[in-house]
Amino acid sequence: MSLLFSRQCEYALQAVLYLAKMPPGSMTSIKEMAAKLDIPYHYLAKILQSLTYKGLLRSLKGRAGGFALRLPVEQITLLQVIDAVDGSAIKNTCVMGFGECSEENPCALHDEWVRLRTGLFDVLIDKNVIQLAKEMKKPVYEVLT
Amino acid sequence: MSLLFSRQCEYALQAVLYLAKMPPGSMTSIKEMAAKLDIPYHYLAKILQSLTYKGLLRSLKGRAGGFALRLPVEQITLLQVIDAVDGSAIKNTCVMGFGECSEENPCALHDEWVRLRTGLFDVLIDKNVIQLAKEMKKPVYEVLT
DNA sequence: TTAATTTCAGATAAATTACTCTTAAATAAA
DNA sequence: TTTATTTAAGAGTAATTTATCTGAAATTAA
Repeated sequence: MSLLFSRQCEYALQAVLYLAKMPPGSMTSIKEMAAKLDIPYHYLAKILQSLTYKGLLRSLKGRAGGFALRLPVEQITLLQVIDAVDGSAIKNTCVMGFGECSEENPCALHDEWVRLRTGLFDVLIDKNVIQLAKEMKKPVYEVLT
Repeated sequence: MSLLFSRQCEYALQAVLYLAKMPPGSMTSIKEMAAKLDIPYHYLAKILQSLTYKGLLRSLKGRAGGFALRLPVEQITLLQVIDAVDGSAIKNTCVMGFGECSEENPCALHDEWVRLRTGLFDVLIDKNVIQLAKEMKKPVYEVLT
């Protein structure tokens, strides 16, 4: 089961952080990312296409083609990615599944969930992708020379 | 999209809290819960059957039959319900979807996610269902006279 | 110009999750 | 004992999500 984010969104987050670590101006291919991140090739292709369509990435066909972040890394947050893929559900969906859930009409976990979610969002918004990518110690993200 | 918990788990949580507010000893029918909580009847039936099989509820067939919590409300936590329905995925799954994710090999959101998850678990474990049910102001949970 | 590489686009397939239907079995009331 | 009500169980259907396949279009290098 995917958790908090859809599978598609998880892949998108991984890919965007991967691109964030690449030298600015360079293009990275689906092939490379699919291999490094262990994501099904064609599925990743769809996701990257969609992110391109939504303005987060730019793409180039042909020999030296691939994908890159549309904007400088300082201007991209993971929340933008989540928004683009999963929409705003995470921002206002009741964690217990009730249709309506608010301060006036809270579920048993409402207050706690709002508190925790807000903390997560602070990170998703305040830290740009390059900061996050740097904190991550995953070998697959090591920059190639 | 469901969020954090599967749909099935959300329904289970709603139903268990509903039962927690019922007078001890009384049985509540699927019919009543499905109507009050707006959950598909047969689907809820399956979920309650499963919770019964797993020892969280007891059931009684026939005229005055229905479901009730197997143990006193003081001894039931929502984490037990989550465990029974969604398993332990939430306890150790990486929020970014990486296969391996730990202190030594963390994803970009690892620390933040651990913090959030721990905070949530504190509530899910420390507060028993009757406390949670009482804090919840949802009209559907008002005890009938 | 030709060939190789890469994204683009659309259709399709597989897997998972959510939901429905039907019949049987148990229980209690009439 | 009969009938109404309720859970039990299994099969079946629908919807959604995830993943695959194929061929076209663009770009670059030879």
